[in-house]
Amino acid sequence: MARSGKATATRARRGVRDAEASRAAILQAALDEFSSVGYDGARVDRIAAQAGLSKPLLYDYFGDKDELYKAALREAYVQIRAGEEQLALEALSPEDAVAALVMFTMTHFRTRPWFITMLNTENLRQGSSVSAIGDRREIQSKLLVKLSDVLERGWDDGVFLRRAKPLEVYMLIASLCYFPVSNRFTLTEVFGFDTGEESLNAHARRATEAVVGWLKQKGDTP
Amino acid sequence: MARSGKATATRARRGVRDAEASRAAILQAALDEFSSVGYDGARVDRIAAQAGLSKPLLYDYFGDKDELYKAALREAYVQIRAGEEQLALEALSPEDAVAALVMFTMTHFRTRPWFITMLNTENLRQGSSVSAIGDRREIQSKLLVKLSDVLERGWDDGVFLRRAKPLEVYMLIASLCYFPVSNRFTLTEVFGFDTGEESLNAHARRATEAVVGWLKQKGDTP
Amino acid sequence: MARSGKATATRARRGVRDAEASRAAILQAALDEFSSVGYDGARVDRIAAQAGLSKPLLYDYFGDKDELYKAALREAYVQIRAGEEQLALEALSPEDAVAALVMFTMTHFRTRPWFITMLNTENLRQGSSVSAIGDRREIQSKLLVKLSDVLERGWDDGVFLRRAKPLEVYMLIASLCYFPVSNRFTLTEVFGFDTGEESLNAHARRATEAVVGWLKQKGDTP
Amino acid sequence: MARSGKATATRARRGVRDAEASRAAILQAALDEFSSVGYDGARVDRIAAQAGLSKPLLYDYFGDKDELYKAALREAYVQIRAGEEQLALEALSPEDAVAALVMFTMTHFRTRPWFITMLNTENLRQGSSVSAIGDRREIQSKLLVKLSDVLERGWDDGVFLRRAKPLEVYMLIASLCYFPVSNRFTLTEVFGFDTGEESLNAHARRATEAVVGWLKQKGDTP
DNA sequence: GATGAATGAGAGTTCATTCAT
DNA sequence: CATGAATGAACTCTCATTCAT
Repeated sequence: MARSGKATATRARRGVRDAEASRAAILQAALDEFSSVGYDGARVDRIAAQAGLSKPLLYDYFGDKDELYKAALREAYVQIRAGEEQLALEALSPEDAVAALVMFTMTHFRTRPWFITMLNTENLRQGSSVSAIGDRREIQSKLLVKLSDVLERGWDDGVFLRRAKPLEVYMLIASLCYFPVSNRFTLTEVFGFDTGEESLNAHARRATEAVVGWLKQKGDTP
Repeated sequence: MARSGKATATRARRGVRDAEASRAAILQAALDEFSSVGYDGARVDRIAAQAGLSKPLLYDYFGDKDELYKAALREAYVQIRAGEEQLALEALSPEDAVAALVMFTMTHFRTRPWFITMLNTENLRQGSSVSAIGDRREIQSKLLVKLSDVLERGWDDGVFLRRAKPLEVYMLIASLCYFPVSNRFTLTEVFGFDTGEESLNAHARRATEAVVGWLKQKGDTP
Repeated sequence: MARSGKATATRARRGVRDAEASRAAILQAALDEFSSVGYDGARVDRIAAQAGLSKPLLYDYFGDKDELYKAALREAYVQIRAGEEQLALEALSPEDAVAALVMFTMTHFRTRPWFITMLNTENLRQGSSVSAIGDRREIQSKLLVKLSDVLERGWDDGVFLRRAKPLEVYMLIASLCYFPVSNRFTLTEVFGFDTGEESLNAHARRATEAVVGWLKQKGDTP
Repeated sequence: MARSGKATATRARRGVRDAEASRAAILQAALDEFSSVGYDGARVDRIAAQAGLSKPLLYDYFGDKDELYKAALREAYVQIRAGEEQLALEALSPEDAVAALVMFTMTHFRTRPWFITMLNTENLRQGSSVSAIGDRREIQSKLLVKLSDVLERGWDDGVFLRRAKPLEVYMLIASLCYFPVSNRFTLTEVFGFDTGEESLNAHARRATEAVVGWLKQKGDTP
């Protein structure tokens, strides 16, 4: 929804009859729609309208709702991974790098909640579409690579006493940042948990303390 | 289908409790359906068939799909909270109690994934139904109370040096247990993360280490 | 179209909520529609409207357009075969019996042109539906049996000198009666052939002469 | 697809006849399509693709689907009539000539079943398009003229004792050859009638016997 | 208390046709 | 001469909901 203005504006500027632009407009509109209301709640009509194009064109480009959804899911990963490239950790100390990573992840999730809703939607569908994305291993988080380097440096420096695998650490960080964003509505209602920026950042700080503390504990993964 | 036989049999011993049993059968079927395929993916026909009852009856009891969903959502909380009562922490040391709590939460989520899908569904709907549940504060986690006591004991014993609020700690624990269950399909496909019992328990152990470690750190929440 | 009045009237008399009658009304409307405009030209909306019922009910009873078409095709055979039972040949001499059979067939086709359009439609579809009718061998022409008896008597009486197989003779008769009815529009336009009742009956008389004459020729089928 | 290569190649040698060739390619593709699946089953997209040309061009040349169908129908007659010119009967005796005519007609229909499906399609449409073909009397069967001559010779020779009109005889022959080809799918399924070449030729021989026999009968058409 | 019969409104998808180059 | 891009209208089919008993 928030995104629609931009997409429409883009198309208006470019003018019609540009296949590439039309495809992109549909894809963005689809991502908006699927992430807003899930697969079954999504309406092809709305996607077409949002893109400022007709339904037949949409079907021409993407085949059917399912294929469009698959393309939108892939696009969600692509956009998220593109954002992750912005993060630079090399100049930071291992401890600061982990802290930056956690905070970045939280901000990333908080400002792009559509990514989380897409994941939830796809998991409700039992991953049936993600498994059909050909290059799904390439959409892995780029943070894993950066994290790997940070852990290495921390171990070499002697500041991290735990020999942890990057994926294990990433799972801790992602878990901690995912939950309060994914469940922001129910948490607010049931626990009165504040899901505003400040509150989420405070949670992220606690998460950082826990993760960094854990890395400093002596211990190995068997 | 499997359920319908039982439900019909139950109703067969006609008596005072007929209506009660029918209502319960519908509610359980609704919970199954909504948690399996989400709100928009759910089919009233399937729920009625699964309950072994007719659709008009369902509408008689619950009004419409939205109300039925609301009842199912409440039922999800009720059943989860009922399960949480089983956990006894009094006899354990504060450290062991936190460990037990984490493991319990993980197991709870892992063996009742429908609860997580219900939460995801409701958050996709922006919490519109949970906010309409009258007694929503009563469905708060009972673990919060138990946790509160554990933290108190840990502080008093001097084993926990951090004066943390129960909700903060609960958020850490829930976050750590929620993510790998909620995202089990995409994690498997994208990261090759194993979401079997052993792997989830290993993740829970790391979570425990991080949380307990964090509680032992000196620090206060401002 | 011609039939619709009756069907609607029937339903009106019987009143609604009679599953059997509703099914029959839909089936008759479907037969009318498919035979009027072919499979691809047929509209489910029109069938439902013609039957005085809603589309969902139609789908409830018959599944989809294809299944409905299959049922209508079967119904076409059933109705035609029912009409064929009216014909009594036992009291006639073999020669007169053949003449009666030809004239009956011509009249049958002429007054029920929907049967021919259904056959043409099904052959355009390469018989894909008739092959799926379970009891398709039972819908064979009842005339074949009657004809078999007539041929036997003619042979025994020494009036038919040819030992012809019933199916061979039936093929000749059906061929001769089918063509001018099936092609009545193009024949009129291209050859100026009159396809009125008198003209068709005259053609049938010529057909009778040819078939009877053939049966009287000495000859055997190898 | 198979055709497109050739068509494209043809059009490649750019010159005066380009338009002519394109038109012909479309027309042939249309004839293939309409005769395969009927008017309503036909797809303009498929016709254009089959012709190896774009849809706008098709619309440029033929106006709309209806006009294209009309042109294809006319083309069907033209092609069939062209084939009929191959038949030479002058050197044969009247009896042999009739036999040859029957066999030729059967073979013609058997090897060009698209003609029959076009006729069936047009009759389903109640001849609405054939009546709009301007020169529809010119597309009359050329066999009628040949037949007329044969009958004359047979009468003069005293071998045919019946004074039959050419159209009457033609109707008998066409009827007998049309039916088993037109209904080959349903006949196979319902009667187990073999519609292979041998079987059809045997039917044609019986037809010949019947027609020749009829012509030899004394009798006049009133 | 319970249900078989029925439907209005809307879903995804297709198709003949036109626009703009 | 030719076409890639685009669409209004219509199609088959579905779904939450109600009627009549």
